[in-house]
Amino acid sequence: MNEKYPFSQIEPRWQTYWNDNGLFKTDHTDTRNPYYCLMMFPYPSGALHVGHGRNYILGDAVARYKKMQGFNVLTPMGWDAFGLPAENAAIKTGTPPKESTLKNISVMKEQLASWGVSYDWDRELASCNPDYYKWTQWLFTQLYKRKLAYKAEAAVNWCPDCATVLANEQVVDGACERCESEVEEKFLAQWFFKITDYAQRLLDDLDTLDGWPDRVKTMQRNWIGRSEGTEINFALVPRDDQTDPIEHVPCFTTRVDTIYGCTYMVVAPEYPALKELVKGLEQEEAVNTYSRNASKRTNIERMAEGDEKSGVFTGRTVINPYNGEEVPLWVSDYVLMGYGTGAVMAVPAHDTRDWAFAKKYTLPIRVSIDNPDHPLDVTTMEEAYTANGTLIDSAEFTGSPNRDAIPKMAAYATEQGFGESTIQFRLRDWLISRQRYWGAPIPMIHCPACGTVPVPDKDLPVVLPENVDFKPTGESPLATCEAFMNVACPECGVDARRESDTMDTFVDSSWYFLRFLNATDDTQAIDKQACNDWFPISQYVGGIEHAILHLLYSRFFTKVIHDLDLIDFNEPFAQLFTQGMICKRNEEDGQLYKMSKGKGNVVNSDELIRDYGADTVRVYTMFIGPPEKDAEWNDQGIEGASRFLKRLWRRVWEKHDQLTAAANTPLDIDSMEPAGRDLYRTANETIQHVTDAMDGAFHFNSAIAQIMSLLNSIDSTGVDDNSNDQHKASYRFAIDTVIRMLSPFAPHICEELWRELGNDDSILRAEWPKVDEASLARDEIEIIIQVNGKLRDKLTVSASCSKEDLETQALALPAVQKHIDGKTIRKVIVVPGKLINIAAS
RNA sequence: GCCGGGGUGGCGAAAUGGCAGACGCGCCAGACUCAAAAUCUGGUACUGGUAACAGUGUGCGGGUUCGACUCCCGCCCCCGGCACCA
Repeated sequence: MNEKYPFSQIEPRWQTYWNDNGLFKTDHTDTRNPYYCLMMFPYPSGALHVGHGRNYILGDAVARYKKMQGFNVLTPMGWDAFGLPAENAAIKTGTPPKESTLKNISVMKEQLASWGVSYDWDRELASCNPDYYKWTQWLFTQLYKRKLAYKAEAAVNWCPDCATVLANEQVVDGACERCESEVEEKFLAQWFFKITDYAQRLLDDLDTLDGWPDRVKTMQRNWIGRSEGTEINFALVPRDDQTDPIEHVPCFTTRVDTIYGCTYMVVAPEYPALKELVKGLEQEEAVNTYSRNASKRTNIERMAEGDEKSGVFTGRTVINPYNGEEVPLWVSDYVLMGYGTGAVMAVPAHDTRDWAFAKKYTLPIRVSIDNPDHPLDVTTMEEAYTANGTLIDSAEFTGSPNRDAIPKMAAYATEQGFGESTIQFRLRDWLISRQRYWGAPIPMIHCPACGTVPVPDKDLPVVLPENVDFKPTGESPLATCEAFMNVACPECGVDARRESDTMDTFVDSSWYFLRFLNATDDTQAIDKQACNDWFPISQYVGGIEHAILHLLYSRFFTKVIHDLDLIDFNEPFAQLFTQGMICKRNEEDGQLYKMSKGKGNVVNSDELIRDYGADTVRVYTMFIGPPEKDAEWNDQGIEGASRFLKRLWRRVWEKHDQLTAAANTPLDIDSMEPAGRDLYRTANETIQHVTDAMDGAFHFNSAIAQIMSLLNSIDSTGVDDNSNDQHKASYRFAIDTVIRMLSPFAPHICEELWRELGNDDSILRAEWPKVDEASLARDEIEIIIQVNGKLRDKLTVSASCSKEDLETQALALPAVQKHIDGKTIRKVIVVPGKLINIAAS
C-alpha cells in the first residue's frame, strides 16, 4: 500500500473487476426483493461532461446503496439513438448517422465505465437497432388497430430549420425546443397518437404517484389542462336565403352563471364556417381580411400585443338560449380555434378580456353577478367583476349564489336541449410524424385499392434503408428512395407505396424501460411476467426537462400497453427523482448557464478524472448541493473532495497496523475507555444520520457531510500502538463505517481499502451498517439551559439526574441568575435529556 | 392572472417546534520547509468589548408558543410551469 493515493491505478483495476465478475448482472427471475433503478437513457451525442454526470452518479449511488441493503438491484442502460443531431452531423461531415451513432455509443460506454458507473450491459439496447425498432413499429400497428394512431390533416407546428413538424410538447414559447427557430403553422396530413383519449386517466393517476415531485405533477396537470364547464348552443339567426352551413354556434364556458350578462359572441378567425356565414354580406371583405391577417401573425406577435384586442363585427347575430335575446357575432383573435369550440360567449361585466374588448368597441356591458359587499354599477365600474356573488337580472336564477347556479343552469340547458355540462382539455393529440431520415419508419402502406394498411407482423421490421439522400427539403427523405417506397399491398397485392415519414424519437423512448427485461427476445416486444415482477420502476432518475415530454408520453404508452393486455400495471415509474442541472458561470457575461457544448461552458470529465480520479469527481458532484436543485460548478470545490479522499487513504495507510490488529476483536462497550466509546457512539450516530439522509429525499450532500464529519472525529480521537484492544476495535469500527457508507459515492477507493483491511469479497456485497442502539446510551448528557428561549448556559449532568434536581441546578447557575434577576419565574419547561427553558418576566 | 418551488455567513449549504450556520470552499494566523507545494493546528455571521460577555441576526410585517429558519395570517422578491384556455 502506498502513502500517496494512487487513484489512476486502482480505478481501472476495480472497474475491470466489477465487470469481469458480473457484480451488476441481475437474474430477473429471482424476484426476491427486486429493486429496479433506472437512469434516463442518453442520446449518444459523443462526449459526456460533468453536467451529465449527476444523473448517472446519482443513479449509481442509489443502485450500490440498495445492493448493500440486500435488494436484488436491476440497473440496465441503453441508448436513445435515433434523432436529429446525428443526421445534421451527417449532412455536414458525410459520415452516415448509423456509423457516427455507433461510434458515439462506444465512446460514451467507456466514459461511463471510467466514472465507475456500473450497469448490467447484457441488457443493453439502442433504439436505432432493427431488433428494437421492430417492436416500436409493432406497437405502432397495435395502436393503429385500436384506433389510437390515425392520419389526419391538421394545423401543425413546422420548424423551418429542422425541416419537420413538431409535437405541441416540443414547441416552447412559439419556438422549436431543439433549435429555437420560430415555429410556423402549416396545414398537413400527419400521423397522430390519440393521447387525448387518455387525458382523464393521465390526470387522475397523477394522484397515485406519491413518489413523484410535486412540481412535475403540477406541470403535467397544467399541460393536460382540464376544465369543467358547460357547452351552450347559440342559435344562429338565419339569413333570408337559408344558405348557412350551420344552424348553431356552440360555445364552451366555465361561467354559465354569467350568461344573462352575455352581450355578444366571438368566434376565432380560423372558425371553419366563418367564410360561409359572411358570404355576400357588406362585412364579408372586412371579416375575410381580418381572418387572413390574424392567421399570418405568429403566436409571438399575438402575445406581444398583450391586452390590446382587435376584431370585427360579422354582420350576423345569434340567440342566447336562456333569455332569447339576440346578440351580435364578432370575430377576434383573442378566441383560439384550438380550445373549446372556437366560439366564446362574451360577458364583459364578468370577464377581463371581454371587458377590454367591449370597452374598445363600445359594446354593451350588463351586470348579472352582484358583489355582495358593494353592489356593482355599470356606469362606475372600472374593470370586470370576476369574483363570486349573487345572480341578478337572471330570470328564475336571480338570487342564487353564483357557484350554486352553475350546476342548476347546466341542468336547465340539458332539460331544454340546448346544452350540457362538458369537460375540456388543453392536451392535444400527439403528432408523431417526422419528415426526417434518422428514425423508425412508420410501418404503414398506402394502397390505391385498400387504402392505408398496416405492415403485417411477419414483415416487421420495416428496415430503414441506408443509401438515402437525407438532406432536409421538407419532404420525407425516404420518399426519394424508390427501393424503399415500392411495396406490394399486403392485403390485395397490387403495387402500393410505403409511408415515408419516420416516428418522433419520443416514441422510441416511451417504452424502452419495458424492454430491458427481454432486450434480446425476438419473439415478443414485452415479457409480461418479468415486467409484472419488476414494475413499476423503483427509482427513475433523470432531468427536469423531461417533466412533460418523455414522462407524459411514457405514462401514456404504459396505459396503452396495459390496455393491450401486455402488462398488468398502469404507471411505469413509482419513484421519480429529477436532478437539477449543473451550471457554470460564463466568464464574459457573468451569467449562469446549463453546462452544454453550445454554451461552451463544459467541464471535461476525462481531464478531471485524469487529474483527480473518478471517485473525487463523484464525491464532489454529490456534495455540491441538494441533488434536486441546480448547482453551480466550482473548480475550487473539487479540491475539498480530493482532500477528503486523500486524508481517508492516508489514515488507513498510517494506522494500518492498529486497524489490522483489531480485525477480529469483538466490540464490548463496557470495557471501552471513554474516548473509544465516544468514537463508537459517534460512528453509530453517523450511521443513523447517513441512513436517514440516503433514504427518502436523497440528501446525498448531507450524507457525505456526515461521513466527512465522522472522519474528523476519527482523526481527533486517534489510535496508536499503546491503545488498548477495545480502543483499536472502536477505531477500526469507525473506519469500517466510513468505508462502507462512502462506497456508493466513491466505490473504487472504498473497494481498495476494504480489501486492504482484510476483506475477501467485494464491498458491493458488504452490508450497509446498522446502528448498535446500545452504543447510543450516555452516562452524562449535556443539557441546554435557556432563559426565555435564549441560550444562557450548558449543564453536564448524569443521565439519571431527576427533573427536579436538574431544575434546581439550572436555576442556581450564575448565567441564569443574571438573567432572571428581579423577574418572576412564570414557568420552567424541562425537555428530558435535552434542555430547560425558564420563562421569566 | 393561476399553479409549484425557493429566499439562512464572503460562497455552496445544514438544521423530527428545542444550542442557527453542521460539512465543504474561500480567507486569516501559526507549525513543518532554505523556499514553495502538500500536510497539520487554530480562527472565521454581524455590532460593541483586549477579554469574559452583551446585543443583533434565517426576505418584510404580524400571530401562535415556555421556545419559531421550521407552524398560522398578510406582504415583497427570485426561479420554474401554464396562460387572451373562455
